[in-house]
Amino acid sequence: MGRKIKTMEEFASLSGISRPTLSKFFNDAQSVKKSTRLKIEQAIEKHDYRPNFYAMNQNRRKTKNIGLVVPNLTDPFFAGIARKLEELIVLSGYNPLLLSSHGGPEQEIANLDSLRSIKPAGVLLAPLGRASNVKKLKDFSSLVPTVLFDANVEGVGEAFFGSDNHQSIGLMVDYLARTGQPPKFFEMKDPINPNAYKRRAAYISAMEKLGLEPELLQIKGDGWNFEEIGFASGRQIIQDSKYRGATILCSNDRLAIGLLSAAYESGLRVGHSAECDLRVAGHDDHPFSRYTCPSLTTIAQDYDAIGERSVSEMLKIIDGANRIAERSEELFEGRLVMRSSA
Amino acid sequence: MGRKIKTMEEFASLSGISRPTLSKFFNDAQSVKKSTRLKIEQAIEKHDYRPNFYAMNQNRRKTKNIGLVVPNLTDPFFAGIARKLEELIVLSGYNPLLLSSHGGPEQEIANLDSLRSIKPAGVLLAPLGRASNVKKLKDFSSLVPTVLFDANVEGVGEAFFGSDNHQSIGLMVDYLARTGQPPKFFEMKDPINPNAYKRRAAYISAMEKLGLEPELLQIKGDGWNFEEIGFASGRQIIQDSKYRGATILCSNDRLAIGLLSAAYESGLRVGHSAECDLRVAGHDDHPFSRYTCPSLTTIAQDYDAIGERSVSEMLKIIDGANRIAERSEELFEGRLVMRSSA
DNA sequence: ATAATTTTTTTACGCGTGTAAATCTATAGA
DNA sequence: TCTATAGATTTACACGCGTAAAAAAATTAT
Repeated sequence: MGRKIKTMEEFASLSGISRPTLSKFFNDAQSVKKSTRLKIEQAIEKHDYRPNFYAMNQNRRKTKNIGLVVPNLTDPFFAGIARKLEELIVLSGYNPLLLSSHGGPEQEIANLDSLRSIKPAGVLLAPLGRASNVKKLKDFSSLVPTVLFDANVEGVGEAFFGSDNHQSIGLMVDYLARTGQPPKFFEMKDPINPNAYKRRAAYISAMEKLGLEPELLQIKGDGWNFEEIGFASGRQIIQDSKYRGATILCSNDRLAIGLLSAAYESGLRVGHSAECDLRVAGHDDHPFSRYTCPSLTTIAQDYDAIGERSVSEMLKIIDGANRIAERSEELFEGRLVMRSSA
Repeated sequence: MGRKIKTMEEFASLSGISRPTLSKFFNDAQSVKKSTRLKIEQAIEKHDYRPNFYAMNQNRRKTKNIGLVVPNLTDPFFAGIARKLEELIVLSGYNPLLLSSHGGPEQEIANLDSLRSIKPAGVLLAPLGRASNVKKLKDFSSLVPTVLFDANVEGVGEAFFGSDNHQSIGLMVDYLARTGQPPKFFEMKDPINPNAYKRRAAYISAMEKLGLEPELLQIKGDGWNFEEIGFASGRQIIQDSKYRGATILCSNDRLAIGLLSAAYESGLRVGHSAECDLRVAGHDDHPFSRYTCPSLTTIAQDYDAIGERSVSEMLKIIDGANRIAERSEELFEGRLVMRSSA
């Protein structure tokens, strides 16, 4: 093959297709007739041509870029979700742009800011929650089609998809109460994540429904280093002999991972068998929870469903001009994963 | 404030600065006189103007984008490095673009491909290693300034920065041999990562230097689910009574995490005290290794140094036109992190 | 104050594509 | 075979900024 093709004009004459038709094709391959599409695809293959990304997006009404913002990529849980979403976005013919807020509200806003200059067709956002700058999130979502997932922030975005904490925590409380001591709830006193508040409320209501007395173990700690927080506070709590034989339900797996580590160091046996000193359960089915000691009983969120729904809703918003439609919300059920710890 | 400013032309007349000067400023703020810079910055603040990203990059000689490709973002180890690098890139006034290869060579090439259309000033690449399509990596790095980190691939890129596996494994072997049974080496038979091969060689040479017989426990397994591979194979190995009292050095922490989990399930006591059945050590100081049961003795790579060196070399290459210079390589020493497992 | 130098302004063109409108052509249904 | 129509082509302009060259202005050195 000779030299590289630089412009669509060149490619047009070499492929025998007019430039406006090519332009149409690159915007949406399905918008041209099948025979034309095949000819173009052959020519692309043959000449290895790609339109100039910058020139292409400069005057497009809508780019093919979709922003994807997660609170913290260092958390393998979010890394996994991000991967799933990226995949779905690519399959839909869009170009994902992954950004992490690194646990900080300034970074979250900075991410949205830098996305704005990319003029994305839409943004999938898992907000930090309590720490978020809600006003700026609102401003942003009024300019760019935004779908929230994982954590809800009232009034932000055109849709929210997440887990039904009420159902999942209810399920777990029920399971734990049936199989041994009813659980105490291990959580941070001032959680960052809105789900944490919902889980607390869900725990209390689930316990009351069973006629049991809820008990909250509220630990202090700031930031995102949940394992460390769970470890440090867990060590203190565990040493109190009144928790011998207790069942502890952690607000999320990362706290549980820290707690399990503390229990191990203290020589406590964790598990569901009779001779154990403690039962521990978590929530989220963190990728490592299979390998904790003992393996962690937890709740798996239905992230396939959440991801697919988020992306499909995003596409619907992008396609249709129906930005007046009501804000849609849907919660998906969690699944009990019984392992050794409880 | 009135309506939004859309073009640099408008902004020029409102700010009293000519458009070419503004253009120069947005390319490099330091290239205009200080008094002008201040005036422009005030006007930006006042009018909230930002140049159009696409129009801006279309004709620039060099964009301010730097690609950042890691093998697998789901691995918190790489997520941490990526975060560090992103930070350094932003501090240098560049715009990082994070992509994960998800463990697959096709995705790795796809990532470089999509980066090419962004015309990045340079790319920081942690290659997959053995699985990589070396020819395509070479092709890419001849078109775009490329710096490799973490894993080396001969002849690709203009520099490589990573860890000195020889030093770090030597250090660990030495430590283990001094404090108990000399280690056996637990690794995958056909590792994906080039570092794994270097660690194997380093282990053998370190043992021989001490006059000890190296012993390789080569387990089979494909893909990136190292914890599972370490767990499954670890369980089999551990049951063999000839490993009672042994010391096992794992090629990386994720294998060790799986192995520790298997040991726990088998009821083996892992640790450095006399009554333990097994000592286990890892390599990489994985974020989770602090919370394994017991906490994992390992090697911390100097990723601050590797990151800083990689970025500064990248900038040097971008600035200087000295693309003829020799391929530079530098290895950084690892640090022994003594915890409970060995 | 004058000359030398740096910085800014003026002017003008180019980049590679999107898109609109009018015209032409291929396809399908009767 | 004719016609209605979807789809392709021709033509032409727009987008917002990069950049080059020459002239003007501001700063620094002498």
